[in-house]
Amino acid sequence: MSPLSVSEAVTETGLSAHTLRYYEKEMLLYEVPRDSGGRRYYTGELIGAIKFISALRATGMSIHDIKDYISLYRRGAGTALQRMSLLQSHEERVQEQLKETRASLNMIRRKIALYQNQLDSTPAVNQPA
Amino acid sequence: MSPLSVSEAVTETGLSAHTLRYYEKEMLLYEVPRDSGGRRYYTGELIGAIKFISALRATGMSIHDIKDYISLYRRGAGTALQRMSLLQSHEERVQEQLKETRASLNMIRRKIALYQNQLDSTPAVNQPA
DNA sequence: ATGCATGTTAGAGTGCACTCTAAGTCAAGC
DNA sequence: GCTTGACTTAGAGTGCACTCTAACATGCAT
Repeated sequence: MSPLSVSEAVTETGLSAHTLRYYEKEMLLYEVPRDSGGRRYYTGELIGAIKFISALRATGMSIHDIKDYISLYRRGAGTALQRMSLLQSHEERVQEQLKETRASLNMIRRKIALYQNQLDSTPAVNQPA
Repeated sequence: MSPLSVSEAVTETGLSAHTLRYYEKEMLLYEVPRDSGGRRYYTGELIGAIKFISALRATGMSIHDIKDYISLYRRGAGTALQRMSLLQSHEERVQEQLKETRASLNMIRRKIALYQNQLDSTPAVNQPA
């Protein structure tokens, strides 16, 4: 994959240019290269990192915690075990969160079912006899 | 269930007293009764409403949208169909969101698996020969 | 009767994750 | 050569959902 311009990266990742710059400023992305005009471009590696960061965000990891994970990365291969265990803890939290969401969803579905019963037994006003 | 004091309602619902007051101010709860000293108490019906509201919040519905749903409630039985369809739209959004979360979780799991392979093939430093 | 936990109020403050603004630069197309 | 549109910067602003503050009141245990 050839490097992507900002607008291509926006399309590819689903994030806004604003958000990409914000992530860079917050040290989630580093060494984003620039062209001769000083404009950013995103290598395949960076795009992969952005997508992974998006997955962490989509599962509720805070920017702060992602920053911690990324700075372990920067400190080199010796931190692999720590990074893995960060991800494992996060994975457990996400599973827990999925469980809660499913329970709440069931409650909502029960409510919908109540409405359906109620509407079945209450014919519409002005229904022809 | 006899009516609950604020602190009992806190225990029962998992929300803070602050949040209960905030919900009341925002019209998510209405006609919360008071004792002779002017203190709130929560009937079984109210507790049920709070738990349902928590389920909506836990699945990402905004306070604003919950407010809309509740005000339909206040307008009486004629709004049942509208309330049901609000819940149905929300249910679809939650399902979509669950799908995305699961996809992100898979990405994270693949990353964890990469770490596991890497650590298997890279013996610890200073391991006895 | 005193101390303290728990309650009350209106309104200000917090933290998060963006999101936008203003003022400017630059390369490509007409 | 001039317009257009995408880009740049630092920093301010936004929206959400709480969360806390300050100042005060009340009821129960010692």
